[in-house]
Amino acid sequence: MTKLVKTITNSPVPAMNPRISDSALRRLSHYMRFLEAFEAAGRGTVSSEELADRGGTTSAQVRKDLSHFGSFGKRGLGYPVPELRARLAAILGIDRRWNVALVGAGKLGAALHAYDGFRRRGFHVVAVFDADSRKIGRRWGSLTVEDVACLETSVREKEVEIGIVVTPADAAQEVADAMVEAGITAILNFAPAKLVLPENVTLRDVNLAIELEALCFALTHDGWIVGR
Amino acid sequence: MTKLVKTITNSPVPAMNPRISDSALRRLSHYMRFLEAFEAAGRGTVSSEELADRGGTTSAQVRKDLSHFGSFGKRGLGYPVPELRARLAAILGIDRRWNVALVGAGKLGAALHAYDGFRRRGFHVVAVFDADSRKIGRRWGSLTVEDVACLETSVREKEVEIGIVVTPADAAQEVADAMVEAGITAILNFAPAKLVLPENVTLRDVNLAIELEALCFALTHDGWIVGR
DNA sequence: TATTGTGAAAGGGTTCACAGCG
DNA sequence: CGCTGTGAACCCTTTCACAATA
Repeated sequence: MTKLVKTITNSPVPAMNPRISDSALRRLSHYMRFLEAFEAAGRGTVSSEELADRGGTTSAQVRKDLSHFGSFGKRGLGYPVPELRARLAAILGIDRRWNVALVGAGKLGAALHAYDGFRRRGFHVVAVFDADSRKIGRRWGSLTVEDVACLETSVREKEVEIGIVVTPADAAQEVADAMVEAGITAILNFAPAKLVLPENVTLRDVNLAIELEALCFALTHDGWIVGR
Repeated sequence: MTKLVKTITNSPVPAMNPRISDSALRRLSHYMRFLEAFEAAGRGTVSSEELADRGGTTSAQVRKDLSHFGSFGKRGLGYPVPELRARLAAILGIDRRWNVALVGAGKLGAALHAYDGFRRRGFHVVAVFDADSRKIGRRWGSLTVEDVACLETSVREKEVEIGIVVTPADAAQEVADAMVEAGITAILNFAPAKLVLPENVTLRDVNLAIELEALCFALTHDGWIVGR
């Protein structure tokens, strides 16, 4: 989950470079946000320096990151804000709607479902599943909590492309397997479990305990500082 | 938030090595979990190979990671499970209780508050704050939602060391400032905002939109595969 | 013999510095 | 002149390979 290696060449983005690091990808998301702010502020142009200042990187880093996908700036001038924002949106793949399914109708699932930031970025939760018969049938806004046993049918019907696992750790693997079976190839996993998935499925983990433990490490080792 | 650089040498852990990468730190958390499983299974000893298999790394990586903090194994035998688990817990700083404050009594805050995995690892949510007068005074289990204006007093009184920001983006910076004012030096931020904090404060961000965008990138660039 | 601990080599991400161009 | 785009240098992380040793 650290690098991306090019294998075929039919993607919508020209992609001169075959690789991009996970950290570069994260930075692109940040630039995206900064560009939205600049655009809202009516700025027509930004320099790599300005983009860098906002995100705690360097201008060289910004230029390198962008250069993986083409050259969008004008020398002596900087980058045209609306154009670059649009190009970045296309590169990240957020210039369209994505259907998302949540599995696990617990508190965390509810929080994600209610989170407005998702919808605003084109992520639509179109299905919620659970294994608990007391939760199945409940209304979640315009959705009804479905039986996880119906996952495959429903996911195919609703054209879900992204799955979010918000179950307890012990259910996570079988839920992920069902997602894969239903044709989902991108999974965001909040369960503290190491999922084993086919090569063609992209997985990202969000592990809250690990983040807290990293904070503890820093607190415990007071003589160590967290470097940039 | 990528490296740790040693500056003083009075930490409880000997720490022969002055640096450890963020990725190594994450792996240590994973080893911790595997060791707990091995211990529960009654295993007296594990090899770096076995630890690596579970976590998708290599045995050399495991040995290197551990070697930053000392040498815990026996050549030809492997690592003693209970001892290594205890040592790792001490290294990560999770061999004690940590008091945590949540700011933002919304759905995500509620989910984190209810999350059992935290308490099980020694993280105790001892205070919840919000700015919304309709939420202030509500009972959350044994806690009462407090006015964020009282944050400093309450945080000092309850000896909170870790703060979790679960507010909307526009409130995040001032909440973080208040936390720092109250003496908190470790912050976990869920708000999609770039926080600016003093050097001595450790910050970690969990940005759900960025994780989803990375999935989109992978889905959009179908010819690219996510490498290890 | 099996497996650790670790220098040395390899790999790859970041920074530097400057040529190229508006 | 100002700022981008980029090859080269640098630096850090991972991998390799083997000496050390229970």
